[in-house]
Amino acid sequence: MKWSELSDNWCPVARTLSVVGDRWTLLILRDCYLGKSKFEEFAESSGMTRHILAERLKRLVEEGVLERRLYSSAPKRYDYVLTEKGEELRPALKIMKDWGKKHMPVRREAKA
Amino acid sequence: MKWSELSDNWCPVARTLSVVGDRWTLLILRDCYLGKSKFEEFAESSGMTRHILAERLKRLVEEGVLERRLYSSAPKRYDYVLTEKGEELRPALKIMKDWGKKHMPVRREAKA
DNA sequence: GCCCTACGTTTTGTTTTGGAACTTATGACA
DNA sequence: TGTCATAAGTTCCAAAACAAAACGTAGGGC
Repeated sequence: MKWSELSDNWCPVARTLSVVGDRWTLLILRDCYLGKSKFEEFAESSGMTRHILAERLKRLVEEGVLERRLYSSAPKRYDYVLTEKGEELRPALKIMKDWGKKHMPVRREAKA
Repeated sequence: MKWSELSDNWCPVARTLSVVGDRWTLLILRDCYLGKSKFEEFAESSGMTRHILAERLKRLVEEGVLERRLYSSAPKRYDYVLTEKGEELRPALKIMKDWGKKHMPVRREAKA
């Protein structure tokens, strides 16, 4: 089964995953919850490539999880802010954070 | 940044995602919470290929999220059951389920 | 003019995934 | 005894996704 086919799955978990079901997308959300909103901030913080970042942001905007916002008109600059829909996933990330703290201790030196 | 490098990230969310941060892994967990435990059950329910399923199960066992259990000695058959560590992610899936119900209505006929 | 910032896009090569057939060990049936 | 069914994987190849790094664009500051 492919990525895209998941969006019409009978299971609501699967449909959710069709939007946020990958590592990078969830890291973007994490950054949003930490107050980040800019392309460069996401790129640096998460360590993902700009290629993938651009694609995921586009998808999150299409799905109404983030909103693309003009924050400077000359030169034109856009950033990304959470919608109410996006805010409602925050508790899921909170659980993952607590789980990581409890069950996934850092073994070597952190990088990013 | 690569998959594997995430496991030593400074961020506990990232470390959690290094284990469960992909679509298929989370669908396996969903099935576990629904009471499934067998290879064939996961394969049929989620629609993922057996190839990927085998790999993800192996990883979940290595990480202590699932336990591989001999449930028949002749012929030898193993299934997979949640550990306490695995149980503790259940609330995150619950949030995704509710979010999917609210924000991701089914548009076409469901398949699996 | 020339370098800097910041949001992307393009390109090229590697890695991961999808799909489908195959394997192994045993039980059930005739 | 042979044949079929079951269940947990493994193997193979082509297709899709990804990583890394350079490039594009539209201004601003000096």
